[in-house]
Amino acid sequence: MSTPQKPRTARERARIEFTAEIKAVARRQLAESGAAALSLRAVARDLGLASASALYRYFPSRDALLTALILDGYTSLSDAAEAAYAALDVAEAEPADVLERWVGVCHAVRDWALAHPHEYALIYGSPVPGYAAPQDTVAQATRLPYLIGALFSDRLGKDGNRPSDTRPAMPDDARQSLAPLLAGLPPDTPADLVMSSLMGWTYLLGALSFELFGHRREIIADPRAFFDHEARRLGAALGLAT
Amino acid sequence: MSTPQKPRTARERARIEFTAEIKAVARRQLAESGAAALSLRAVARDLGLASASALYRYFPSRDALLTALILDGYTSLSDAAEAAYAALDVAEAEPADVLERWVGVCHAVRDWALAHPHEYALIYGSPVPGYAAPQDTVAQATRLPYLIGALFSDRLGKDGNRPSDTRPAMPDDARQSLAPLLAGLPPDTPADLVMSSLMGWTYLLGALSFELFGHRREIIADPRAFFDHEARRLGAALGLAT
DNA sequence: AGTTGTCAAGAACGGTGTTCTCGTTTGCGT
DNA sequence: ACGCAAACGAGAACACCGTTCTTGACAACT
Repeated sequence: MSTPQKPRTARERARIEFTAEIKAVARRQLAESGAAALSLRAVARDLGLASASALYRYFPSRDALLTALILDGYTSLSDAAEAAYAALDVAEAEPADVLERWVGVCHAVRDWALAHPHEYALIYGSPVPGYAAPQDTVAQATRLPYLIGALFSDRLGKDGNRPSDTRPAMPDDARQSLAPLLAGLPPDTPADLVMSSLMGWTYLLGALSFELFGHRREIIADPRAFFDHEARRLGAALGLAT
Repeated sequence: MSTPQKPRTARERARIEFTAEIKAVARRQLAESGAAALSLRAVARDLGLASASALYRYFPSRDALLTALILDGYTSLSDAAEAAYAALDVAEAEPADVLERWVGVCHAVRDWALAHPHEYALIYGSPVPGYAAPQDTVAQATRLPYLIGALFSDRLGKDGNRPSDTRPAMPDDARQSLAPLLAGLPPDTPADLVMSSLMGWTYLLGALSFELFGHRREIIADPRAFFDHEARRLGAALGLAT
């Protein structure tokens, strides 16, 4: 779908190769100085080009280059999360393992974010322009929340729709607010499960934004230990408890 | 402390007045076009100045102006949250009201964020430079988490340190990671309470960042209804339940 | 082999933050 | 009341930036 056919001509081949090279250099500059400092002229300089205008043959604008980096970032992050999910296969084990699996996925996402802080900021930080999210990015951006949804339904599958313990009942307007999402899911998906997944997703990235953007400095001494505990406690509070 | 003495000379008075005027114009431009588009030259133009260099008499750099806006943003947000907290005084009512108070504060923070989206992005979005958080901002930035901590200890005061229901025990490393924070609190403050407060704070701003930065578009139809329910359910999960 | 399209280069335009210099204005101390 | 020093706004200048357009060279397909 992304490649209509194999690159037959040498020109096409060189083109997609050079496009990847541009992105690689841009990603390196992004990692060093952040998105605000990424300049097409500097990218062209690092590539050995004498002129920045040459880059416009490959990306129609600077924002388009950033969008490509965002897309790659989503892909890279989702790959890491899915790899952790797969590595922690729970098979037929007891439900406590689902909580461990959740914590493991959380740590995988956190590790990726710590390894690529500027890329994380590009994805989950403030949108730079008037926010232009092309349809291409949606598919990659939704992989993580869908993975979390699958994880939560793992737990649910073990002992059925466990009754809501102390959680308040879901009012109609809240249930209807999920309509666009429920329309794309199996018709018997309980709204409570979707709610739990979305809340886990929300908390996970809220915690990472806080840590990466410095809102926990001077407050928390050992960020990893704190994160491990908050992930575990949140998972338990959302119904993944033993 | 911030004002050493009353502005005796007319020059001083004009100076602080003009400084406020600069911030007002900058805040207006920020609200219209976002932080990236805020330019000193445009601010000078709107102020009737013929030269942007005149602004350097009042702010040493563009980042310093942005920092001043960040500080004001923290103050404005904290004021709104504290006003909502005070308006929902629970007096000696039953614990269910504490949950309502929590939901009310959450809505106040959300309303502020929706009314000042670019200011919110400036505060809780990706830090622009290499992140320079002067000590002045810390005092304002911590007002909201402290308020949430007070709210959670309201609940705790009613029926004492309620036993941890299904929440996992707090391991030593997690408890020690809170040391910098516990050092500034009453010595009998339970670590579980601090943990709950921090998690509520984290979730609240995680949810707002998602909503404001567009990560919930095409997923949630009625953001306010969803937010109300998630706030209520999170409060219950964190121990504010009836 | 000739034509067509792709390519890098370079100049140019309007914009930015920042620095420096230059008269002017203002307030304070004498 | 006067003079000096500090603060002020204006303006030019520097080094960048994204983007557009034109020009000339090279490669590929017919």
